[in-house]
Amino acid sequence: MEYNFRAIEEKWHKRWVEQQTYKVTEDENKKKFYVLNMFPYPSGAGLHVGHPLGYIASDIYARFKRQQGFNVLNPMGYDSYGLPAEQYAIQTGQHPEKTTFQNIDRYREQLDKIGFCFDWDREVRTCAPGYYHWTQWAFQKMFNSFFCYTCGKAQPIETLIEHLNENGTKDLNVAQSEELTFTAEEWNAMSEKEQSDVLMNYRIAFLGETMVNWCPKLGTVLANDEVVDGVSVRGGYPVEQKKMRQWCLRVSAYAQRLLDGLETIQWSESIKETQKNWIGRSEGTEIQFQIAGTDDYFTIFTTRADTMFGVTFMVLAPESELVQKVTTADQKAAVEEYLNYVKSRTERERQIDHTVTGVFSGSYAINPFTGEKNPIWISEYVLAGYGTGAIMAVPAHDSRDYAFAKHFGLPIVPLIEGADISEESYDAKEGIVCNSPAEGATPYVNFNLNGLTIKEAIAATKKYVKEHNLGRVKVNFRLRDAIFSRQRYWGEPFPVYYKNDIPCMIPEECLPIELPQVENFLPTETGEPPLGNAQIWAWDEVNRKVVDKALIDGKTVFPIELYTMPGFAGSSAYYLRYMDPQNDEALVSKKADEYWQNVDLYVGGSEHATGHLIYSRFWNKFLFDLGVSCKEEPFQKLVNQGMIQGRSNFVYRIKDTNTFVSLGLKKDYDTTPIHVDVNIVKNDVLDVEAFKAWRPEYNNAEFILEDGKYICGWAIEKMSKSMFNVVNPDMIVENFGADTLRLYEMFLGPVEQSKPWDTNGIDGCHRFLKKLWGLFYSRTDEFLPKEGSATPEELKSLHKLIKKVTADIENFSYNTSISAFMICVNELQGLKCTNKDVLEKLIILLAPFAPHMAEELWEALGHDTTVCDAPWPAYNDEYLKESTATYAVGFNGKTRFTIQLPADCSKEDAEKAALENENSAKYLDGFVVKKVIVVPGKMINIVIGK
RNA sequence: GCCCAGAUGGUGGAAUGGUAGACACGAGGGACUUAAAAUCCCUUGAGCAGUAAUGUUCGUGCGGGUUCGAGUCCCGCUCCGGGCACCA
Repeated sequence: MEYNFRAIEEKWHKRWVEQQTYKVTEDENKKKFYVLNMFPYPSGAGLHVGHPLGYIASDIYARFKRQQGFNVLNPMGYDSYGLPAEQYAIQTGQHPEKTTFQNIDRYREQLDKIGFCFDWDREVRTCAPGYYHWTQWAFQKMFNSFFCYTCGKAQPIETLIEHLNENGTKDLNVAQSEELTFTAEEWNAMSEKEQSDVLMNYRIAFLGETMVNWCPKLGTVLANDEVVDGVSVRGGYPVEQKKMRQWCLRVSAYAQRLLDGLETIQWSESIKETQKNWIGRSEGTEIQFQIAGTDDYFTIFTTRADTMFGVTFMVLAPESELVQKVTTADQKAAVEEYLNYVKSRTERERQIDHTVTGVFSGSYAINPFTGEKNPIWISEYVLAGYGTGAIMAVPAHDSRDYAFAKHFGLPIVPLIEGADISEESYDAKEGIVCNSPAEGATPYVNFNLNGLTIKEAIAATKKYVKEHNLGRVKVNFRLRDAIFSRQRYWGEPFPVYYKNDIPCMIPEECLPIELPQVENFLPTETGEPPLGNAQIWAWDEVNRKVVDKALIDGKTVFPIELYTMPGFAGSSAYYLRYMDPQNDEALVSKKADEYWQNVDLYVGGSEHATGHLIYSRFWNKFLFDLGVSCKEEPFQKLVNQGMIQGRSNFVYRIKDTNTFVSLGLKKDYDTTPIHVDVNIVKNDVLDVEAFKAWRPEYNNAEFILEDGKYICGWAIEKMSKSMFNVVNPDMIVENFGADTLRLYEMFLGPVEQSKPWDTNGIDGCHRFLKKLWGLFYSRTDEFLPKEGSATPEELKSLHKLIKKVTADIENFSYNTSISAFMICVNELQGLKCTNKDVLEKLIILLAPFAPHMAEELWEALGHDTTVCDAPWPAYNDEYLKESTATYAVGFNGKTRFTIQLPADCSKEDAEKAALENENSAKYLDGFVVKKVIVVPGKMINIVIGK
């Protein structure tokens, strides 16, 4: 009987739905295992073969765990709010709601063909009100919380208010936008509006007036991870810096916990490293400098406190508030001119062009260690947004300060023994400190660092600074707060209304507030949010509902926030929602959360390292502080599947003709390579007729062939429509079946590695399945498996496979387990194995990889249960024991011949057998044996010498 | 500039410090067939010697080192990919 994959796969898809094979419920008697894929944006292009890679890998793991007896949660859903979905709608001129639902249907159809064990009853969509209810809810919780550094976690805002009522900002150790100082009396005297503004300084979700990434083309602000090299990740449009009032999340408050948490999770080194870089912890010292001739001080941040004696000038960021203060009358014109120059430069220019520029302010700062007066300069190389926006410049040991000093002819004082600073600065943190001033040389202190290592000198200086009240030890982070509002339509509305300009939360029990329908949802270049077009968009406080904005009276009816939330809002806690997706009382019930805990295995792309994977860790830590999530880290183990690249094919047109020359002959002609659709090329041989039919202009194309074939060139490129190298999984399923697709995607190479898709190799996997089928059905439809006892060879082959596959799945080495399957099936075929027990075990092992075929054959073996619940077999080492072992016999490390010895041969016997073997004689002739090394079962190396 | 990961046949890729190239594709040869498809068998890292069996040398980006023995460990480079980046 032929392997009819179409009939088999159709049959089992239906059966799985009917029998709810993949439905999962909390079961206290079973250990849980939570497998999760990053849910997709349903974009318009549909899935290509790269998308299912991670889903297949995790599906295999999920099925494997289920067969091992775990209660496995493996859900799927759609990240359907946000920029990508909306951009697609705009491009196709349709309403995003319509395109989103269409795209979801298309995705579902494609996913269903591949045979995943998703529990679709748990599907979530971020754009569904029942879902974003909890996104809005979490936002309100963040609004009503602040972060307390003393207890290291989020606290209700009431606790802070109490503190302010009693103590003002005294002894306040909390995360804040800027350091405010006021007394309890001052606080209590503030108006409601003033208090609201002050509290914004502390809330975890807050309105902040900050520099944001504004993208006019997309008509919205963007978070830092959504901007790369000054352009938007989505669409590649220019981004400018603009001061705007936006909702922000105080992610920076969690910087240390986000960093510490990395040590507790099993993620790849490279992702952890990326997150560490992004968080950018830097431990240093803040030191106060007095502005000469005044009583004013300003603070700088340095990681090199040891270089206090090498400071020769100070630099302020042009945006620093100090600039006005330190600019003297005679420098005013020059400073103004410089500030105008800085303003004229775009963010992108500043990033690329590092020419030294700057201006002297006219003022001096007093070095608190030496009493020296150092000129204060203004330069754009100092960033306003990091540290204090002011630095002490040590040109000898910082390359930027060095370049600046050289350019403006400022002095350079070296502080490290033997450091050559004639050509460049010595930036390394290695060496012995010298050149501390002699005792009594400064009017201030006797403080000498000479002879210390840099590390010791930093510690000594910190200690000194602390003891003498010159500043404080400070940890800075590069991680910025996340801009949380977007001037777009397709996103979660904020559950916020404005009462006399004070933002108020819509009562929790009135959530969700649903996205209103609007005619015109297009973004605007000026930033007016599309929700401004919604007529029914005002909050009636009395009747507690959304009403027509014509009713706004400023007393009981108020305008609702027009911004929407960004894409990452919905994707930050979706893993919790899968645990309890229909709950309308809570994001997740205590019971469900305590059962499923957190995600054991998370599979997805590494491109989310500084976006989703930071935000969701932050979000979950917040929910953990609230007691909603019982685990601090959401994703225990993370596997990043590699990107599937495209393999493009080319034809070579001879210039100015319609004649195409085959790859091997093209060197004789002047040709232009042209991308050709990979679907009309097989094994790099062009289907000439299909090519002619492909495009009208190739209708009468002519070809110069080699060996009667047209051979195409190829290249590895990104998989994209414009390169004509997109391979669609539906097509593979249609031609080879889902099981073949699943096997081949895994066989391509290690899951975590990026690799090109090349349909050419797929025959091998398809052949393997046909061969395996052939172990069950003869060509004459006879069902082959028979009762009886298995031969030792059959058992050995099988148990070798069990051992290999069990280990490989745990390591995600699916490619080598499939190789092992191929070897085993070849061996069993060679042994003409018909033993039912052996074949049945083989099917159980196959089930995670090729579930359709496994179910079909499992049923044929007489089972009326699903193979998904067939217990994973254990291997028996007894069967794997060899009676003889092949020893490679080498002399001085080079293998010369092999001998067969009993498997349990002792080292001594092996050594004797090797030395006495007739082949050894010619190598031993004239030499003496110095040493013999025996690796049991493998190798005997005889070291000889004169 | 700093940090991370990687480099193995024509291709994708295997190798707890122990016979490098498993497995698969492609290619070449053969069987079956009127033919094709499908299926099956053999060869396939490079070089040299030999009619042949076979023997032998060289081979895991480059240069050193440790070791009886290195793709694997150590030191120094080159190249490719990724992250951070006037972050003081």
